[in-house]
Amino acid sequence: MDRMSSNAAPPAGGGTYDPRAIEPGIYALWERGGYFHAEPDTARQPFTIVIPPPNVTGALHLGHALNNTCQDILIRARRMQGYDAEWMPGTDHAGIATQAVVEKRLKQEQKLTRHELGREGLVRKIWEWKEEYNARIIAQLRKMGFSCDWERSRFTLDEVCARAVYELFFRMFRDGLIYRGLRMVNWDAALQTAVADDEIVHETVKGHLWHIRYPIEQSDGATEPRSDGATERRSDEGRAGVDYLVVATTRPETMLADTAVAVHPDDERYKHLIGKRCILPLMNRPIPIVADGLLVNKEFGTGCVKITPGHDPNDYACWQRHQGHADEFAIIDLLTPDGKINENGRAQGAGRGAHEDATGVAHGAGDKERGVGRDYAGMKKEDARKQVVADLEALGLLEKVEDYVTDVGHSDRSKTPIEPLRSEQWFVKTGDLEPEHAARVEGLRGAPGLAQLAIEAVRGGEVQFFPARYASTYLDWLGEKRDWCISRQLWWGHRIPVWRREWGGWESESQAAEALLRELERDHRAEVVVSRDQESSRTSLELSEHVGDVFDVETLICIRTPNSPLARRLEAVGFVQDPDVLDTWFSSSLWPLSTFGWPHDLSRDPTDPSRDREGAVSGPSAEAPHSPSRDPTDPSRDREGAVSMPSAEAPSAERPSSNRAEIERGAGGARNPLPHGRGSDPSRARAGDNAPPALPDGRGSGRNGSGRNPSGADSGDADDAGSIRPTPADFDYFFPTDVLTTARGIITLWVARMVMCSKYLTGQRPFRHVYIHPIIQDGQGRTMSKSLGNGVDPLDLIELYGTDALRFVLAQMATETQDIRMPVKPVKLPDGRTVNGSDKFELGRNFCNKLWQAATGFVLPNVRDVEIGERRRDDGAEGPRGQGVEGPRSRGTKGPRDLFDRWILSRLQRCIRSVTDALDQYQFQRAADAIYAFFWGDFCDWYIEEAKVRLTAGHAGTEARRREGDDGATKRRSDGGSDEATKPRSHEGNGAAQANDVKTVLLHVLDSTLCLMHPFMPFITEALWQKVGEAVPGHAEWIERCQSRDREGAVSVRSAEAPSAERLSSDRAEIERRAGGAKNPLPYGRGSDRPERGSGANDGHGSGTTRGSGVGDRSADAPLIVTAWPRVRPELIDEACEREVSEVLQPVIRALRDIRTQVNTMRAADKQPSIRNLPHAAIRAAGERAEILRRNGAMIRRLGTCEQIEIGPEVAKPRPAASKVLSGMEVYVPLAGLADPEIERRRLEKDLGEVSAAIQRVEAKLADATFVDKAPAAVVEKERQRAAELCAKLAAIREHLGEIGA
RNA sequence: GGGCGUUUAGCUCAGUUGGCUAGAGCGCAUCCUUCACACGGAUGAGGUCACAGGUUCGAGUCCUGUAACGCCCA
Repeated sequence: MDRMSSNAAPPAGGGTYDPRAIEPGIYALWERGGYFHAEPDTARQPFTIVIPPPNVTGALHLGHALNNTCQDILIRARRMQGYDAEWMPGTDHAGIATQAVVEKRLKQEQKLTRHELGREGLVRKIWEWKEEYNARIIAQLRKMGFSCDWERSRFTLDEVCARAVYELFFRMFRDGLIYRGLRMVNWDAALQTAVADDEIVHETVKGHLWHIRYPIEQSDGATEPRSDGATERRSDEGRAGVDYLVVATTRPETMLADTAVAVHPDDERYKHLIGKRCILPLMNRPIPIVADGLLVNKEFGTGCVKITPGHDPNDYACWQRHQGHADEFAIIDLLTPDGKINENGRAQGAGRGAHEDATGVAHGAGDKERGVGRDYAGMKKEDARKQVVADLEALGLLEKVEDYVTDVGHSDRSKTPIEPLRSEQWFVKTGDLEPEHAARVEGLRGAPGLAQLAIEAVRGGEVQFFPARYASTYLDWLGEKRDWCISRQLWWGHRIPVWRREWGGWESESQAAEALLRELERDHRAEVVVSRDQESSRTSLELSEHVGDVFDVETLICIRTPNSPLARRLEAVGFVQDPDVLDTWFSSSLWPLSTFGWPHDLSRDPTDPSRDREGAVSGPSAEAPHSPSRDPTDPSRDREGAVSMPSAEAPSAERPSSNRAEIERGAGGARNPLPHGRGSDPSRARAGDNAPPALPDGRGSGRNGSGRNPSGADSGDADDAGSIRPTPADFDYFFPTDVLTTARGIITLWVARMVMCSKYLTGQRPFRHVYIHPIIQDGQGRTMSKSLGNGVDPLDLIELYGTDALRFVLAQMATETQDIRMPVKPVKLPDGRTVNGSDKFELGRNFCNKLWQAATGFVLPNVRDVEIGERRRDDGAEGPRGQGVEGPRSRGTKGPRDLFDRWILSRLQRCIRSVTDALDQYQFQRAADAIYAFFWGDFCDWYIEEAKVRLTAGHAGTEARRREGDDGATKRRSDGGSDEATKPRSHEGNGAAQANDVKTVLLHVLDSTLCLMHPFMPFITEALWQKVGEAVPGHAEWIERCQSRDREGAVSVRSAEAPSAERLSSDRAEIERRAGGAKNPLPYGRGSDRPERGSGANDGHGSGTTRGSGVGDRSADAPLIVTAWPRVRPELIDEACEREVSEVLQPVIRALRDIRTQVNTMRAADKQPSIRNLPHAAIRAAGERAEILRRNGAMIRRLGTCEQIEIGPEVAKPRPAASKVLSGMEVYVPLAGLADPEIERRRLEKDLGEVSAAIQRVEAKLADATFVDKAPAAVVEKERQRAAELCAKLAAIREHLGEIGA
């Protein structure tokens, strides 16, 4: 395999960087160290992120890669900054999506429908699917290097999450926030379930607009078509608006359920008809003509609208508006759940043969053929449409048919058209409640309703959006306060924990049921809520006041822990559990809570009357009471073994998956991808497998019960197998979380609901910040999708470019805009497959290679012999891996180091600040760009090149320091060999010391940048960190010593008070404050303020284990992942030094390079070979500039590729010469013997033009009195200086131009 | 229909409270296998910042309007 061949580390300095050679080993290293895992540590502040759980529907796409890259960057940076960083991973059961794919597969492979297979069979199949895909997804996440705390991984359907879901439902039900009612829903007839708005995709469909005549009922009660002989009298004889109305529809079959026709109240054409009736053709039903200014647009079509309140949301709203006003205005349901016409599609009289129907119309066979009185019941919708149209046409009522393009909602899952229909659903009331009601719901904490509660959390700044504008998306949507439909007619999900029973007759069972109800009321008020629910928006709170008074209606019982034995007792007396499951968002709204184990302790619910009864409900029962299959041989129980057993022996850290095929199989740890099987810490393991059976009284075996619900979907917990169970301490410590990262598409669906539920249940926000990342589109701005084939698989990208390259580029694309485009192009993989790639990622690959080459090819070979030696802290001197940068034999005091040392350290401080600040503000691109520019632009292109000069000089002698005299001119060969080059400098050994300075700085800057880069590019940086450790032995002790001394300098301790709203920013200030002192910079290595794990009494998990020891392992270098984040040392920022480089040295060097290129271009034109070095240059400069240039003559010669330079205010100008006039400096290179000087004229003339234009602009500005008057003095002064500089430049150019001509 | 966003070099994008002589990567052109790196180095060309008004001494940046595109909601 290719992996084997690339396994050997590439030789230092040779070959390109090969990510596949290092990535697996690095991930294994992290996992062995347990660095991803966090435990509550009261000495430190937590930093918590919960992953937006990916669906178990399929594979991860690029959006996941981006989203999770952002999260990993944040969590790794915070971890390095000393926070107790917890990234909670997990997956979502994604009710309808998952059920749909499994059903589809079932149909394809076994030709079975779910009904044929049955509920349990299907659920079992979905669990199988889930196991496979869950493992696959987690393997993908690991492949991308994400540092999730896999030990805490959760699944929205697992036992821990289920507990939270039932608790939420119970409290909402109890508080009157949940009701049941008939509502218009989006019906997916193929899947036979309601689907949410977001599960609908609108597709443009070419259809027709049918114009249909509805005869107006005449005052005598007769109507045109149905009166005797009317069928002979063609309708076109009538007059629109008098004899009939014309309505237009795209769905003619819905007319069967029309119950009104609406016109605009101000429409003169129809005003007189309002209140009259027309006769619905085919059904022969009189329906009212109503006025509706909202629904009807006078200008559109005929101005008449047919109203089908049962099957159109707008019509339904119209119907609602007319409730109580138009008694005849009814509502009719026409469709069966599977999309057929129901019995309401039977015309009055249909099926009675050739007899008179109720309207007195005779029906012969001929009439039937023409559709009068036809029975449409049982027809599929499509067939009914054809038939209706045919029948109307036969009656002459079809005025015309137009082609019409319209948007039709399709179910995203089944791809079939959505049918709006009414059905009984469960809703959460989010709007404002009656004040008395709201006052009784303590969870609302004074807010009038759930939506308002969530609105206030954002308005008040408790929850903050980044970018801030997304707050309005959130607020606007919540402001509508629409009720939330939470029921789904599915089998995969949390089943609604309500049992219901209708009362009737006097069966003996009823008496038993009644007795049971009275008992519940008396003894189990904490566990059940009894309600007589009606089709209304009235809720349990209003209805459950006097339980048991009357049993003449349906009774609903909500059970707090639905798998308790109570359920079985209810079933025994005729109660039946609601067949529906809860909306997936209902469970994911709890994700930040449920993953940390809320509710650990039901007695915490301050509104809970049962506080003293917690024993009864504190743990999920081991029972599986309500399902018909209590058989211990139930195959679903086998899952437990199948799933959990492999986990014990499969810490995948040992077998990191690098192989794509393995991942596709969902490998990376056999069936269970979690790194730490339960075997790793028995005290944390779920004592599931061999738990004692449930006690007869159903109390189960406590929290470790093997509570597998045989019906699976309701509260399955297969995922618990590898996961530790969260404790109350975990919740208290890690919740609320710090930031939620997600896409804007689910701000309303998910973010809003999380805030709502979290506030309601705990009074706390679920997170402080919400970061909304952009959406990646293809090159044409289209969203990536499978059907378009423009999607990009992150795993392909990893193979093409490497994980770090992928991550870096993704971070670099994460701007504050909404969308980012990524042109996609086909690329061939090594294995021959052609996949979608993108040029964009080459930047990341190149950057990784640059980093690798610079580190292994230059820095490491050169620093191997760096002398760490003895250092005295009070001297400010520190080891190369410390933040200190003084050389070991610094010149006694803090005297100036070499210019370029100071320069790069100053630039480094700015880089640290930029990256740190950018990450604090979730500006990933800014952070990535800062790193890129610093490392490549400053460090590699300038510092390393300059360092070569001094390192070479250091060995040869000491050309580096004070290398030039102040005689104003240097005439020395750049390469060794001349007598001057070997002549010792001021004193013996200084050269070696200076070389050591360079090495120290090289090492320090590399170290620091590795730290800064690590969150973005974790693999390569960790690998290089290890290599640095090997190359520079002896620093481990050094680190340890620093740690023991710097105890007081470490990151802040978690305060005893409640964490403030801005705990991070204040913490940041604290870090800066301490760093500002800089006497005691934070050492490398994990903060020493960190107590050993398990030593505290706080965690309650038993004593420490070896894993996760992190800092404790000081025998070797700590891995980069737990190395302290660099701190800005403001005293190292040296603006003067930066100016010397950027305004003097770099321009001169660039000028020399430019001239050399020009010379070579001229020579190439003359077919002469190009020259490597310019032989000579004269640089005119005076004063400080000349000083700077003189001090750096060697590097100017080397970087400017010039063999000799002369510096001074009056240096002779060679003739003819190529020239470059800079600010305050002029560079001349003699052209004699090099190239034809004629081309120089053109260059100069062009320069002249540019400078002249610039002067004109500046002088115009300065001539403007208002500018001089009103602009800030500094701005004006700057312009003046510029004008002077430009004028000097112009003069120099003119002078030279004159000389050239001579 | 309402809301949000985008429009800057051939392409993809930066440009933080107005001071810009508008930047980066890729691509392009020329030169260079030179000693960490050709997944490299050096140099260069390339932009009336969508359009029209306005505010201001000064607008890529702020305001208004227009156009095109995208997303969300109805």
